[in-house]
Amino acid sequence: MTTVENEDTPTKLDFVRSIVAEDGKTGKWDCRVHTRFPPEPNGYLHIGHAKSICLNFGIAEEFQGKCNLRFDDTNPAKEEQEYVDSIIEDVKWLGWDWEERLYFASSYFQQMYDYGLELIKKGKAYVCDLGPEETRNHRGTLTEPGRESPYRNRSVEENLDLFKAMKIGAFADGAKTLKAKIDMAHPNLNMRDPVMYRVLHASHHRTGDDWCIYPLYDWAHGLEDSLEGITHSICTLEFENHRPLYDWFLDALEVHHPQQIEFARLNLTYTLMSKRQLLRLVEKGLVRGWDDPRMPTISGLRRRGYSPAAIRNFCKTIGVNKSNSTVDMALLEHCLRQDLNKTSPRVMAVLNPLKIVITNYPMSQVDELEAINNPEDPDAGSRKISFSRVIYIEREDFMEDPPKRFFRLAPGREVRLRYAYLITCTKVVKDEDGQVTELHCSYDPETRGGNAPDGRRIKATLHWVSAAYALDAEVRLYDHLLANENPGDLDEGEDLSANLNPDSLKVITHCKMEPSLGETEPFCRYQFERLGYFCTDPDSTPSRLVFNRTVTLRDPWAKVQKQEQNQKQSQKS
RNA sequence: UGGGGAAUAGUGUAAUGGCAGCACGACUGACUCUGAAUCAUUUAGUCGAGGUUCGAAUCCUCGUUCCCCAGCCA
Repeated sequence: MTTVENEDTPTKLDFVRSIVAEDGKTGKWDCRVHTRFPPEPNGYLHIGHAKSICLNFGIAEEFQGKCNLRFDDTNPAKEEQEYVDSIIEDVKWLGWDWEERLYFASSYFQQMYDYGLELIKKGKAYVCDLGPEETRNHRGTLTEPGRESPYRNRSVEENLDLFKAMKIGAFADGAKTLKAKIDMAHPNLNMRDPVMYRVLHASHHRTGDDWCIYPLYDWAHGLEDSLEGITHSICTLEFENHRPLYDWFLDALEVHHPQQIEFARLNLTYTLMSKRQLLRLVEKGLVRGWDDPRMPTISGLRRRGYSPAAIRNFCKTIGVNKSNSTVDMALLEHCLRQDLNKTSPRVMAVLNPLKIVITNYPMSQVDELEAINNPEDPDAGSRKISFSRVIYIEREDFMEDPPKRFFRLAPGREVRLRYAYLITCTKVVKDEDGQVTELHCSYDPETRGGNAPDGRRIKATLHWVSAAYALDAEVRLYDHLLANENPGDLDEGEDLSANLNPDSLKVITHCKMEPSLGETEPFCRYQFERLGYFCTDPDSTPSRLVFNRTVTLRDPWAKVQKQEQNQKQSQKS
């Protein structure tokens, strides 16, 4: 088994790391490892990019190599500075460092142009006058060979003159292209005289109007890698068909030639992972923006309350290979809870309040009780919480007529209030419609702190907030954005909005928070005890608190209820 | 119907001719001042058919299924 010593545990190597390790042994690249993460700034990064980021930066780190952050900004029609800024922020937030190596493909435009001249001089490229449609017609089909362009055999001088004229803007958009002279009968369509440059009079977000020709991916990408001295150029599976062309260009120019390696992109259940689709969600206003907490974008996950550690651990856990697969969202959530459980301070918050009057508790008395901040982390310490005569508990924690598996509060039943007292429900108060409006309970003064001196067993512990000290807050509950577990199954033309989960966002107001939350700041993460992990939204202000539910706690009771509901439904039908 | 890839429990991923393992999920139980966490238990897999071999997920042959490619997008 191939392994690398990583801290104290040996880790199995995926197929990419195996190649890198093998190259290290044979000295193929003088024991250098240099990767790059090359996003196009035409959208926000998502969890699928995180897989690529962790692969590229992770390999560099593990093999004492380097990883560049490089923007592949060769198409001014789609790219914007806003995207550049967000990408930089997101990669940084994930915890990776490219040191001084922040690069842009657009900085290489002159060198690429010079290489273009060189290829023409070698007789391996030509200027073609065929328009887009004619080019397509000449390409042939999957089963039939293409036809050579009538401009294919122009002289080197003529090609040089025309290419230079293209550069200075002598032609209209689409009028001419520079093509590689390869093989119009090649079974791989990418090798049938691919276009290297198009005429495009567009303003670029970095180079402005300096250029009116722009290089295409196949031509540009290998050059970018070569110029930066990349050793392993890692990309996704759909570029496998392009590798012969990647190799052809670099061989033709006889320059540094990295190895392209392809891996399968990430798919997640209930998740759309194409930038095009995500852009549609944003543009149609079906979400609040790229950072909507329901979006699989890095900025969306951050706002939702994900931690970088959770995402990185997820990327490590899913592995890397060449087969298409769809990872269960439950695995992402598992990695999330695993990290949040260790790191999140506990607080008490009541989302759907039910008022309780402790009838035998003195009117003006206040108890200062001690609550542990994080049982998983002794260093997190403790805090004081105030108990008084009127408190709120979760409405779902009381049932007037409880089923047998429900062991929370019910008439005549005794439960524990977390860190406080044992209380017994003595009276249910209702309005005219029969709705429960409040409960009367008695407390046992001997149980201060939550312990019964006689050692009697209490099955349920409830979270609560003291009414006199409670803070009001808005809480946003999220569910899958998509109704369909495999949204990839959608047809291209299918209406996106028809596949959205109508219950993906529920906003609750007038939730009751313990007072320590008054000092919260955006992006602070908490566990609301017994409910889940929550994160302060950037919309939150001291006078108007707003929290996002990141993910619920695992909840067997909710599962039982769901099963019973389903059983009732299937009995009906 | 051309070319390039990929198939291992429900899901993801190891095993590179030598005991099919791990994680998630699901199930059952223990514990519990969070119905969380933790611990224990169970469930369940090599795409198919041949062949080589003492021995095949792995090698060979023939199939099957799925993904990618006909942008002057990346």
